[in-house]
Amino acid sequence: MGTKVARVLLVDDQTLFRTGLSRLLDEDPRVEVIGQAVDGNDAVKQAEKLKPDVVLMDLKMPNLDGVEATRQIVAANPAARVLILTTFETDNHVIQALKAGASGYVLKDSQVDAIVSSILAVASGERVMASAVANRVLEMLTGASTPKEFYDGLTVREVEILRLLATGMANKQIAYRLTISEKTVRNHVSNMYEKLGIYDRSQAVLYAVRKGLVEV
Amino acid sequence: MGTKVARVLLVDDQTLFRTGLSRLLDEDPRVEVIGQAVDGNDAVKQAEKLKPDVVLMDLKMPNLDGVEATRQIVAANPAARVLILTTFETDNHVIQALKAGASGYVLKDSQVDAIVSSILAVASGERVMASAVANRVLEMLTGASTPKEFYDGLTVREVEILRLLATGMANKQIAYRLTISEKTVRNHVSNMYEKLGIYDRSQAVLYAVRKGLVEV
DNA sequence: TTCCATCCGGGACATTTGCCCGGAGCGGCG
DNA sequence: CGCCGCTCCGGGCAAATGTCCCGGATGGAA
Repeated sequence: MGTKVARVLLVDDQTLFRTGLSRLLDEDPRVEVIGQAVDGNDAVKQAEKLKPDVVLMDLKMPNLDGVEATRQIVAANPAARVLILTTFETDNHVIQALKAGASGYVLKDSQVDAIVSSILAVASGERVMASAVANRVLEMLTGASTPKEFYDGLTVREVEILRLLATGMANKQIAYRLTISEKTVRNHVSNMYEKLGIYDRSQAVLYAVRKGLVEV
Repeated sequence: MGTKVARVLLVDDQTLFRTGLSRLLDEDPRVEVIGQAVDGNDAVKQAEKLKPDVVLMDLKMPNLDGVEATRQIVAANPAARVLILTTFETDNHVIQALKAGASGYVLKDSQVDAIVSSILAVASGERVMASAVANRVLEMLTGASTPKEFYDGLTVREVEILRLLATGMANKQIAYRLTISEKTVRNHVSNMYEKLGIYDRSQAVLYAVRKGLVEV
């Protein structure tokens, strides 16, 4: 990096936030915003073209969300550094983004100085993250990389079914979609209820919405 | 207002967003940010002290939210102009804020120019709001206080039942709560499905969530 | 007053959902 | 190797849900 500044690609779907942050970052001599993207697809394309030192990325975006965009950017260029911008540090997506290859995360509710130093740290190959998530990541690593406990112990298949259920599909439709028996679907659904401590699909829909499993 | 600039109090709990927007606004000669507040309580206090021309206020904030802050600010000084900053224009809180005395709203996902002109419009006593909410407000006013047509022709009773249904309650529970027969509840539910063009309660839950009938 | 929408319920019925079993195949892991 | 968890499937059953009828009560609008 030397005396050069960190070249940053800024990704956020909110124009106002994006523009404002861009201005703030540009005021710092150590950072240069070389591009902006409005969603995940845009981010992947621009990262390909601009080769930024750091991609500063929001998680919640239309079309392609931050997690998947991170995955694609890192896949295309393993040397790419992605820094997640998030509102809540307890957000589950943060961990998914880190697993997808992000180098760290910063809270939206923080000083510009903190953002800048995080960008510089990430650009130089470090990882940055605050306490709450760091602890969970630590747990996960020590906990033998259990991918579960993300959704209260739900299986991959169960989450998949829950996602369909929560878009308003009937068991029969879900069965058809997954090319399995309706009976199997019902058993899976029953098992999820047990794990989630709920009784019917209305509550399942609410759970899914709250967890951000489905778009509302 | 004349040649003077609009004096703005900026209220948002996210430091980054607030600071960035403040910078952007200050770059426009017609606007001057004279203060910032981090939550509703802070906003009420500062509005009292600074007497801004316009309070630019986020809705979702800790301690005291934007709706209640708006109410208190307007109560303390009926000449105060409050402009709501919101992410989704279908947000139910927007209408509540307007009822609480806000002069309009602008979407966070918009150009700075739009924000500035909205601020100026509000400062000069106008009201600004985008299509979706404006239509609903218009309906409310022209509809001679008809509370219907808000939810695709649902009856008051039907909305009441939908609200309960969408919190995960069974028909029997709803019946008990409203002290009516479960059979009646089922009939009401069937009628709503017909009006909404849906088939089961999962979709009813989603509808309610989307309409902001229930908190998620 | 008549008309109409709304709310309330019942009968009767088909379908869906949810639950509790049992069992099979499979892949990982000690 | 055996054990375990995940996925798959089925039977059988009870309950909930949804639909299509019907009629009565009420209160407001024409």
